[in-house]
Amino acid sequence: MSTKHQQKIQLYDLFAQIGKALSSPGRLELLDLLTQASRTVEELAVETGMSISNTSQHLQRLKQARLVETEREGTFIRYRLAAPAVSELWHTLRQVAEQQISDVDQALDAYRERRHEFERINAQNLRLRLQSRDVVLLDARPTVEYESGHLPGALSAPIETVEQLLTSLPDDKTIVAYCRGPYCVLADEVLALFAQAGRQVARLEEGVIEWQMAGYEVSRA
Amino acid sequence: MSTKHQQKIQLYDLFAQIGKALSSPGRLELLDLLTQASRTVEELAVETGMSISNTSQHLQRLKQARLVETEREGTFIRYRLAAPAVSELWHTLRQVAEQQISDVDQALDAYRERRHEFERINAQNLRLRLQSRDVVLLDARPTVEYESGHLPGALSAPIETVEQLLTSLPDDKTIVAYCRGPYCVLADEVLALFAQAGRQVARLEEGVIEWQMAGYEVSRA
DNA sequence: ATAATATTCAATTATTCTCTTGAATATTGA
DNA sequence: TCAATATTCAAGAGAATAATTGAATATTAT
Repeated sequence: MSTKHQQKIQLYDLFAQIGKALSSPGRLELLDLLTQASRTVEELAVETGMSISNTSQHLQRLKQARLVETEREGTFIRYRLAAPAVSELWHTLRQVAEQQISDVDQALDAYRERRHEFERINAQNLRLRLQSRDVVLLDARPTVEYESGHLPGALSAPIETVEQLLTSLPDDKTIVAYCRGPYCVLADEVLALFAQAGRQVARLEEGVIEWQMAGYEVSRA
Repeated sequence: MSTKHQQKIQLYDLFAQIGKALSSPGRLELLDLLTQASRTVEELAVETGMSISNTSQHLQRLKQARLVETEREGTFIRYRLAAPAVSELWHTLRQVAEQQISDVDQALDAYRERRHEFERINAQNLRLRLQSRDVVLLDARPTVEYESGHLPGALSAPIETVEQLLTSLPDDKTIVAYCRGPYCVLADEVLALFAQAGRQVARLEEGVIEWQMAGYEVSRA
């Protein structure tokens, strides 16, 4: 009978492996980046500000939990999410945090200081206005992420390219920007520049993953 | 600029709080029990085999992460899930584990030795056969869990009551049993007794939570 | 008030985790 | 083959965690 209990613990232990993988802020940041696009260890280290060695160790932890997988690419090793279910899990975890922990809302206000500054537009509304060519949709994420999948009709517009876009985009249309989702500042930063130039702007809070999970299509480069 | 990075880490740290709460097998077992029904500290300690003190500490950890909440009931304190989203999170985590970690399947075979012994019936099929009064549906969980919510038409049938049910239930109908879900042995144990008595049996792998998440209704005592 | 009891708190130990540093490994390109 | 480079491994210090034990707290019933 004790063995039955042991087996039960073994089962819960396996589930806890996934939990452990999700229990460090560093690893979650890595997971979040990988949700947007696959990357090498060095790229991830640079983007997160962690040391290479530390990044590698966290990635191996994620790999051990089968949340990510690797592929060799010359002298580089590229990490990617092991399955779409993983980004769903990450999304569900964030939803629970947002719903249950009120500090999340405050932390988000601190991090995204322009969070309440811009008009919001929802996915459904955006689709309508895209069809009537009423808006210009911008993807504020780094180019690699845009290339790995973006909303249909979106232009790649990382912050470095905005100066140029200010002159090339029609000034009679509303500029709508999105990035990695509600916990990402990139779109806010892009919109701030357009707003400063007197353009009509709006933010889509959803990212590509949320868009996809809602059943809409995604374009690839 | 460093402060911006700090704020980002703070945000991820909050998400990691949830991950940490999900990172211990003991806590997951508690969470799983609470998914079925609210309970007092002592009840949870008895069911998990953990010491009262240890149980209390784990519960407080879950409470801190806002996954559970408490209510005083005389000298007892009753713990319950803080929101339905929590059981969805737990369900999603298990799904990822099952999908990604092959050891889960093996551990499950070891824990549920009769897993492949009984015919399976899915939720859709069950609904049809219930309507035509073709089957008897049994809830193999402890009474408290049955009372806290069960499938419409199910009879409460924890293992202690099976001997009596063997004589009182019609022997021309298939006995279908379910319990907490695919990671629970209770239904197997009940079905084994009915099968031994020569009855036609089948198992529904889904538990009340899965049934509910599929959009079906749930009865309360 | 006081005794009884459910739960939590505090202190302790053994274990696990995180991050750093520096060396080891494996692939590419000369 | 050899140097260059991306990544991993190994070891160690400091922090966090889990389980145990016994005391403290808070509510109920006498």
